[in-house]
Amino acid sequence: MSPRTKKQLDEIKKDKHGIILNAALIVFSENGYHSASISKIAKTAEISKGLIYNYFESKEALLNEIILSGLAKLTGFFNPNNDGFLTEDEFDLFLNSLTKIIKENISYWKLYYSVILQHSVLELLKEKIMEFTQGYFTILINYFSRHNSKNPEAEAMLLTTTLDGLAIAYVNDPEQFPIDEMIQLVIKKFK
Amino acid sequence: MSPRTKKQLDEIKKDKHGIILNAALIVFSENGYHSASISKIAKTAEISKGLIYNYFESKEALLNEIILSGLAKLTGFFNPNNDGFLTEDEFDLFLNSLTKIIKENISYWKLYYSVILQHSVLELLKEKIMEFTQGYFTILINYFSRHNSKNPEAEAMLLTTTLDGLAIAYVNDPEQFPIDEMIQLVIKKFK
Amino acid sequence: MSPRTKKQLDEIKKDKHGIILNAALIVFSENGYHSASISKIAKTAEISKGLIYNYFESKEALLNEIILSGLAKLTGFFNPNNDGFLTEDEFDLFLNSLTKIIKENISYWKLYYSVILQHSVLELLKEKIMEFTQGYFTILINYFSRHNSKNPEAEAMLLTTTLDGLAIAYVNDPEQFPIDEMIQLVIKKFK
Amino acid sequence: MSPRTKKQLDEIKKDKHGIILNAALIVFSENGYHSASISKIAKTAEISKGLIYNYFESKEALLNEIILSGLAKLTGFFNPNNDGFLTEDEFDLFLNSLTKIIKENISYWKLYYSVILQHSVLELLKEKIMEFTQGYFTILINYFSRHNSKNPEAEAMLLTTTLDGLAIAYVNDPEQFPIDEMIQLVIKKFK
DNA sequence: GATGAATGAGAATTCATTCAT
DNA sequence: CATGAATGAATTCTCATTCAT
Repeated sequence: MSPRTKKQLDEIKKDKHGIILNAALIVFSENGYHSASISKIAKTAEISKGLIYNYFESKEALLNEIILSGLAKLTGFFNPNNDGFLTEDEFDLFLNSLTKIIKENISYWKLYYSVILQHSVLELLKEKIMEFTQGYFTILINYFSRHNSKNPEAEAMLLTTTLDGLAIAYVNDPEQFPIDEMIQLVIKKFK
Repeated sequence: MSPRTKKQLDEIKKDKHGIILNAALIVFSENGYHSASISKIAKTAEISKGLIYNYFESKEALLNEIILSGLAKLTGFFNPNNDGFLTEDEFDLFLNSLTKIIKENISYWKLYYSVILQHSVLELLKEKIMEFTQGYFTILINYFSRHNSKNPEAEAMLLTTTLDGLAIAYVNDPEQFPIDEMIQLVIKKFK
Repeated sequence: MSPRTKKQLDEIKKDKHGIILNAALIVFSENGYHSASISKIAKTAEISKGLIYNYFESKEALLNEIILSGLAKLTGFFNPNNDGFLTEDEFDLFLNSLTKIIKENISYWKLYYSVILQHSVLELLKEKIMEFTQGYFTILINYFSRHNSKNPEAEAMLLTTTLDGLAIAYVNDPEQFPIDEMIQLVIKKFK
Repeated sequence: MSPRTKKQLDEIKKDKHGIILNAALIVFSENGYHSASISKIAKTAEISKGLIYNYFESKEALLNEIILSGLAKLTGFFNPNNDGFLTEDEFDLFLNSLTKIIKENISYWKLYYSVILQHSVLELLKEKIMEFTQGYFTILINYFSRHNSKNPEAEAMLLTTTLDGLAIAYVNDPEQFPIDEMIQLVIKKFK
């Protein structure tokens, strides 16, 4: 999810695995998981249907890998020096980075949020997502326990769900929703 | 021997209509719209597949009626005397009622949020939802314009997305998510 | 198929059997046998679906009875005094009567011709139709054997198929097709 | 190991396309369009149901292609040098060729006539058929205007419907109906 | 690795027919 | 006699997945 150099992009392009992943992300996010067909993904990736099954076990495995590899890219970001310590400036930076991350990967987050609202599939996926969420949740609790006497867990949790709410509203209508203004308001309310 | 009276038939119809609607809500919310099959709904309702089509034109019509009749129930609630005026006490009451409404209809709101995150289908449905959303958005703007000098629209928008975020978190894990505590925090932050 | 008096029509109207038959003829001829549903027939007849099954064993039985009762009405017409003797004037009258019969029962003949081109159903029906056809075929052979030395059977057969061809063209586009002019030409060619 | 060449694939496609078309013609003509199921066609073609949809968009598209490709084969025949000029010998040839064409494609013509007697479907198809029919109608009018002073249009129209009548009688009972003898009689009557 | 023809399970929907009332 | 709710088999069509090449 972090910005990629041109060279990295070229490598991904050459790599069939990455090509398929990108095509699938686009098709999934445009059509929704169930309406997205393997055929459409293959056409988007400009390869054959069969080849997808050389790289991925199933349509569901493809979805899982998209979601998880997206999260994996974030992991480093939220816990850079593994100390989980946020200054006030870093808190602002943290929130603003979030916006940037979402803006640069609208397709991904569109898919992400539509997926977490589906029961049936995805028990495994949910666990992994939980795991990841813990990481940045911890950072937030730590921050609030230093700034906000009463109930840091609750504060962190509210911030998390608020950001989810914002992200959902934004990916649903990126042209209209004033995500930056909203984030500034959040910063004011949670500082 | 003699055919059933019109009254008897009307009752049968009303009952079955409700039974199908309930079954569909459960199956839709557990599986998501696309994975929920008419077969599964029929089995849940303990009727035949064909009967569903005596009561609803199509799978999509069934979804529409579920979503819209759910919203219709809310309409009266958010605009009781049609003035859209909220006192501070009413603001608290408003938020707490929201929780109650969500708690009592977890399946419905699970479905509702999974639907608004789907692009493919449902243009008509989205319009109707927008219409409804406007109603309570107006009330909030009105409230904030009396309490919060700076930017009532932004404030109302943030509250709306925050509540959506909370609702989504809650319906995804009703056992764990401390919705009441969260709402209290929201009240504090937005008053 | 012969014109009915007003009283006869009223009797038919009162008679459910006849009502159903009429409704079915209309719906069959407008939609074709397979696309015509029992529901539509019931609606057209302004009765319930179930009642149709009090009078007819099945949809197919209904079709059979329509076709056969239509033919039965013709039987008397073509063999009034059972002698099968046609003068030249009667020959003209015969052909002109045919036109009249078709014009007055477009729906019936539309259905009739669409039915005889379907293999699957209707073995029984075909036999009955054959039987009927024989009747007026005989009359024609008799006529031609008195007027046309060479091959009366062939002449009669050609006239029959020619008339079928005309009838089909007419029922397919009654507004445009100049059936009367055509019949006059036929009279000229076969006299 | 290596994928099939484009040429191989094209051959497979062409073959299967033809196999499906043949099977569909048989099943359609035996059962009528509505009673002919995709399942039956697949079974006749000895392939899976799904494959039919790799080659044809829908059941209706399949019917259209059968009918239209059949007509296309005729186009060249009736308008060889595009002048629409028929000598008397050519007129005889024309009629005799017609018989041959029908005899060699009984299934096709059975289907053709059952289709033009159906209202429901097929508006597009009917238009195309009209277009084609015009072509040979023009040739006939031209012929009769040179041979028959009175009313060439009527003459051409009667010949057309007569031939339709003959064709229908023949395809309904190819074993019994003396099509050749009939055609000779037609030639005599229309020359 | 790569292709895409082929499969078959399953989806939504229709509709003739039954039957309790 | 009459009703229409209810059934379930059959239909068209889709699509993830397989596999010969």
